[in-house]
Amino acid sequence: MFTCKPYEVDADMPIFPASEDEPVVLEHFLVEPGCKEDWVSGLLDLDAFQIEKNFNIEDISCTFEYDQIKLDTDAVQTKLTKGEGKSPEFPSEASQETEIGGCDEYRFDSNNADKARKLDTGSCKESYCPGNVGLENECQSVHKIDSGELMVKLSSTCISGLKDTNNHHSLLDQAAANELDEAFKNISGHETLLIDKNWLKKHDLYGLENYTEFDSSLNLMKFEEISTESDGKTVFSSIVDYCASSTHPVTGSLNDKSFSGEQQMKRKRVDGCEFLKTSTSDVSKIKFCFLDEGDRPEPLVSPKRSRKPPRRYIEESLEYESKSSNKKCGIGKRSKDRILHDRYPKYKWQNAEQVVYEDDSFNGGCIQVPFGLPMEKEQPHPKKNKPSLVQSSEESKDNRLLEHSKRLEIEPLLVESPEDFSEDECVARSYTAKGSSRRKRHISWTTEEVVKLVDGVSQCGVGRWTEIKRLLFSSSSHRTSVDLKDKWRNLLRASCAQLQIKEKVEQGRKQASNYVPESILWRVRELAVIYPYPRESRSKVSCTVPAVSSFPASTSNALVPLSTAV
DNA sequence: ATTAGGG
DNA sequence: CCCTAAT
Repeated sequence: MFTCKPYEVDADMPIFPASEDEPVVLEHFLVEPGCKEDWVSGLLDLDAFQIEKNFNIEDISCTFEYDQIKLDTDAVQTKLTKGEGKSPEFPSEASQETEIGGCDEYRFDSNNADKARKLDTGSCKESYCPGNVGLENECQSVHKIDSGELMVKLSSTCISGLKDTNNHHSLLDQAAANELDEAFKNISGHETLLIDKNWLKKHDLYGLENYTEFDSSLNLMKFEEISTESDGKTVFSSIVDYCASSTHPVTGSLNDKSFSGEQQMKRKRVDGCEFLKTSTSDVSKIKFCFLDEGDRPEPLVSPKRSRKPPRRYIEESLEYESKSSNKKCGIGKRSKDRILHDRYPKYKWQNAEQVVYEDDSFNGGCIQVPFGLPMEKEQPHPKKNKPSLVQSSEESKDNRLLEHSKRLEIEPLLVESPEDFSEDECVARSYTAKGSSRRKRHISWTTEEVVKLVDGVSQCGVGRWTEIKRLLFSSSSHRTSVDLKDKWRNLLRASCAQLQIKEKVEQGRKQASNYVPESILWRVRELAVIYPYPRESRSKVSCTVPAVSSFPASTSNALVPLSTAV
């Protein structure tokens, strides 16, 4: 009935008396640790990892990543086969899997970011790769199964979920779940069970043919088949069947080893079967197709285009890498650009109106790029040499989401460079690893700052933000020239809006901190006439012109009177 | 590096 | 504010 997974169990510790239906495990191979790298690099060098378009993904938008892709050792060519895997035959020579360094199979999984990154540079479609597909080095044993036999590998972690009787789509009925529960109790310490075919049938779990594995997610079952192609090459097949109700997307934290770590992985929902074959002949493709009755492998991937990974995400991942590899300094913009191109070569990062895939064979499929990266806890920088703002900005993370107490740990570092913090705005930027967001902490513009900005514009003109910055905001390090530009734009809008609402009751005069006095807005409008802001000036400021003339001219600075300007 | 502009 | 493109 139930059997421990062979390589995890002492050979002489059968949990249940062996029965005739017990699966026959012909052989397995243990893994040598070193083999993975060779295999990976070889694969990558060959630029061979291609996932072609016929995935059977019903809802790729949010729910699944491919749980596992099992490849044979060379993983050289995966061939799209259809249906034949249903009744695989295992000739005696089938046992001649060649393995590199003893590895028979690898699991592409979400766990290994480094490998995923390597894969990114290849022809693997980026939407599948960033942080979502990796190579897991836990090579599993190879189970050879007589065609008539059935193995089920069931992870103990899923039993509790499996017996969720509230869900009528539950994979297992109560009795089955209880039996499994019992079985796991009996083999405490072992992770998996082998379950024979009769048991499955008894519990209406047909459809699980050959080598079947219940994965961490209780709703996801994995079928494993090993067959041999006509040319004698050994082929590993993987079929993943999504057995759960569509109303129960598999989400939430996955607690098996494959998905450990901070990354919250989602899984691709596979409707029907996904079939992956690999052969040892030559590396070229990985294809998926239906195994079930569906005749044609339709385009399985939803046409949604993958989103370009936000640059910030990539940069942060880069920083994460560099920190992990004990590289201290931040990455310069240039190198970042280069890496961006290296990593996502199919994106035209510049000089393109919109993102274009260079490879149009790719039809879609998308992932949600996780916005936050698992960051290591960042120790406060040792204050060996007085930290400059640049360094801190470069290496620290935003702190906006951080509790105030923690923020205080970082900010003092920023106050120390005297020239930059002559004013009160010493809290310009503070980052934290935890937030992993680089967003600047919002600092409201004070009226004084606005006045300074308006003065600057009146002196230097619109668009000369660096000059204004240098002249008037040199002491406030947190106001960059871009900030000035943004603020000016906002002032323009405010002035326009103000004009339109002006007649209306000055209700609730929003005493918000960022309230800009009306006089200033008038000046803004005047300046907008003098220095029309590109594009916006026409649509928004032009309407203000009549009103400006009626407003008393500001006397606080050398403002060109509107009459002369017009 | 700056600036404009969209989000 | 952020991000990107354009210059």
